Amino acid sequence: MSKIEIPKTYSSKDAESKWYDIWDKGNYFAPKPGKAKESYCILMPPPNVTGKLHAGHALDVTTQDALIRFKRMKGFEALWLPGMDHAGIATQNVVEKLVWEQEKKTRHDFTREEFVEKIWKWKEEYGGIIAKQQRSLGASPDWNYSMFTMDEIPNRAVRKVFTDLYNEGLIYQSDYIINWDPVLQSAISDAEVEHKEVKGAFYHLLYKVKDSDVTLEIATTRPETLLGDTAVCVHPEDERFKDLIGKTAIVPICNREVPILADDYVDMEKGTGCLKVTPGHDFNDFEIGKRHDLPIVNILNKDATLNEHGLDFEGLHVKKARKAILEKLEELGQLKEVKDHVHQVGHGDRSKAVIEPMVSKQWFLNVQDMASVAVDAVETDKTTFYPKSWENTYFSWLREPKNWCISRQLWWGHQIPVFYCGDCNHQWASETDESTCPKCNKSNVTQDPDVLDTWFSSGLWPLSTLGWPDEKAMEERKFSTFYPTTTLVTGYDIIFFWVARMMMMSMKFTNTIPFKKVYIHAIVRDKLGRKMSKSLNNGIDPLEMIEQYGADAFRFTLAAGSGYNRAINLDPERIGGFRNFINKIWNAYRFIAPTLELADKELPEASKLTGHEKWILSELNSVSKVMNDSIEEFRYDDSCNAIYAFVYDKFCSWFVEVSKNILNGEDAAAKKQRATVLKYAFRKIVALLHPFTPYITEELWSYLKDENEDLLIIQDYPEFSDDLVFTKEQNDMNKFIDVITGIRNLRASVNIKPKEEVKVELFTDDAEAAVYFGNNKENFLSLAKVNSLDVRSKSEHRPEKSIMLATTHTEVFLPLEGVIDIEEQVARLEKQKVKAQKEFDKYSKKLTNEKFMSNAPDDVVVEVRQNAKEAEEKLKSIENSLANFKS
RNA sequence: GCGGCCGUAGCUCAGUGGGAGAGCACCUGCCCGACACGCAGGGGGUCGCUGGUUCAAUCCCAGCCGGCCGCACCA
Repeated sequence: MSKIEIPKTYSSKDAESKWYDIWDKGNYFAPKPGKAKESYCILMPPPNVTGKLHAGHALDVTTQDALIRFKRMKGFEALWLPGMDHAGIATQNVVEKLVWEQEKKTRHDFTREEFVEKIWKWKEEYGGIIAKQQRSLGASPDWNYSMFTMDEIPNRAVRKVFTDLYNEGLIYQSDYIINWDPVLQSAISDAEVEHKEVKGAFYHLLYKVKDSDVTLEIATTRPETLLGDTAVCVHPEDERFKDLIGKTAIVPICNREVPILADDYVDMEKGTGCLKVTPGHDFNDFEIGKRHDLPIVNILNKDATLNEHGLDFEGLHVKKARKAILEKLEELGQLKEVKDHVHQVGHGDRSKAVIEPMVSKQWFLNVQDMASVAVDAVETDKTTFYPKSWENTYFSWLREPKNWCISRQLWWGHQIPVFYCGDCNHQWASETDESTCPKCNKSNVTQDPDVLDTWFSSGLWPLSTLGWPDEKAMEERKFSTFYPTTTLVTGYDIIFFWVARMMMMSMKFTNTIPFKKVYIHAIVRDKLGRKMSKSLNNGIDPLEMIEQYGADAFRFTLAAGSGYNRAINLDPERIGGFRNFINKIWNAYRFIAPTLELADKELPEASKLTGHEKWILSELNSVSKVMNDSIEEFRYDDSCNAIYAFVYDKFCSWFVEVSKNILNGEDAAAKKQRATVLKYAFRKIVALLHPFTPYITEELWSYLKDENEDLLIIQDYPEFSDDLVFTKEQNDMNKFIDVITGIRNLRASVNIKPKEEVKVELFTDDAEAAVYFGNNKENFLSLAKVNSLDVRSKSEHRPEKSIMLATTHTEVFLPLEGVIDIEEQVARLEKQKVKAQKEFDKYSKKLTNEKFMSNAPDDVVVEVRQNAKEAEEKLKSIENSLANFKS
């Protein structure tokens, strides 16, 4: 294509579909050993197989992809390992709903095998849409490594781990009080319970005491549970009830006779100081029950309706039963009063149902020792969190761990590999399916029907994705190269669920940390800082954003908002802003495109470079350093700001502008050299940006590269070089920019038309700057429309009838032909003077402060002296000019 | 209740023991042969409040006020 004819605005769509295919089919995402001679591995947090790409995923993809592209370019053997989670509850729900809609059947209308088969079918057909959506963002994981948590290898890992832990006695079965989700009809773990504020009431009930006229007043928020009461409890030192300890209370309605106990747990200040004890449906009561050996009465069915212990209320849902029981108590005169009360009630994080604590036989994993090992790994910095403060969250969970309830009453997931013999009652765990009892040799063998918590297999992810425990698979997937993995990138909401568990499991089974660094990125919120939710309808659809602004702009927006912060408030307008930036790059290319043919492959030696060329190369060198350092520390906000500022302020606004005269000029050698530097710098810019904006950079690279060069995705990432530091040229340029900006400022202040040319006189005692200005007359004309420039020493006379602006090194005078509004100019200068005076006072005050002079470090004193001198220069310039005006 | 975080320009947020910053928004003037998804210029902040440490505090410490998050529990 002819490069001159490229359109004014960049079309993201064409580039996106083109380059993704080329990368993917060309196997560019596969890890290859490179010059860094090191591996680098990021485990992608496996999205749910039911998932659809949302803004949070987009951030996940952006932060990880930027990192892996960076490391790939740095020459690491870089693997980003993708996968998918079977998401037990979520997936089973989706299919159950679908089957109900289509066939009006529930899962119980099928055998377990039939229903699980349906889920697999759904998974093959509709599951994993998200993996396709990740591609539209430019994600570059090695898809050949993709793993599903219910694939063969993870299955084996789960079974091996379970069996080993079972045999070690760390996995045990117990009747214990658990969180029962009546909608899922399954136990869930503590981590899956969300406490929400609910308006309820304190109900004050009256319990009779046997063989006595005394009644006990007991406050409760859950009156219906009285049907499961097996004791009443008071504090041992509570004078009010001391006499009653050891007597018998009568539970209303069911008239159960229960002991009145003393236990330290009771708080005399709370409620009435008297507690009803329901070990079957309350966590604390369960503990009291254990201490006092109380019987447990379970009053609920799996769906949270009352069972036979509900007596007349059997079959009623707890909510209705509460009302009915209160009516009955009222009738019996045993409801004394009702007080409004706001309290926290547990809800299932998936089903949103009210959780009913219930005693049930479940499988638990004893995590006490594993947790302390996991704490140690982070305390000793074997694994480090970025930002470090998240380690507190990690510790807070692991320092007081509760044993993990790992069984779920579902069908979709890893079935618990425990087998029972119906004949001899033997129970054992096995890595393989069993049909014969090893003890009695009979084949009346059944497997435990429950499945494991989804996080059990997720916890093994660092191991199983690299082939563990299958030796052949470990070799194929290069376990020894990539384990331990390098960096885990995820959100703070799953530090407990996932990060901690991977750490525990990996340490347990390999005695090695699973990852060296954990980068915790922010949570994406809407522009007002609210969570994105269906009810607020404030969700931002990544696919829409990509459609509207392009994947690069969307990625750059997310990256620019990612550092050590905990939230990104995403405003589509911001994406629009960065879309403009992408377009700016496109147009910078359009500017240099016609000069590419002139450019040499190599930069000329430094002695031949012009001041402006040295300046831009020096600035480019600095920004390369910032990019390398900031990406390494996950400060993508710094990276994006640095490259944005460089491209806009340095490259486009100044270097391109000062290059126009040369490129349009007659000096062929200068032209060629400038074309070479432009091309060199632009190739670096494109490479520096590639981790964040892969599409446009790959597109532009295709125009910039030599025929024998490969795609940008595997080019070297620009590094800092000592040979490209040009301090003098940077100083010169900064002074030049000061003066040009000063002239533009003066022009604007007296409304000189943009095209009108002016005469300017500069007064400076800075000899270097004077020479530099003198050599740049052409640029003064093109950048500030100065057709006549005189550079003089400050000892010379200033022009009459002119306006003036002072920098720290140079006085800029703009003589005016017409009438000047003297008062206006005096006012303008007075204002400047106040500022300059303030500045000068600040420094001189320090220099006359003895304590400062004796205590401050030398370099600070030197700096303050320099600042004072400059401020004084500037102040003097302004004062002189003012004196002129006034005279 | 325990633990943590935050309070800097209209908005969203960086930042450092020694010169208050960016983006967006706003105001003014410009379609200047890369770009109006643009160019040039500009205004705007008691760095939450009060003390302390220090030669020096937006930054460190304490207290307070305001906002957020996590955990535990509330009979």
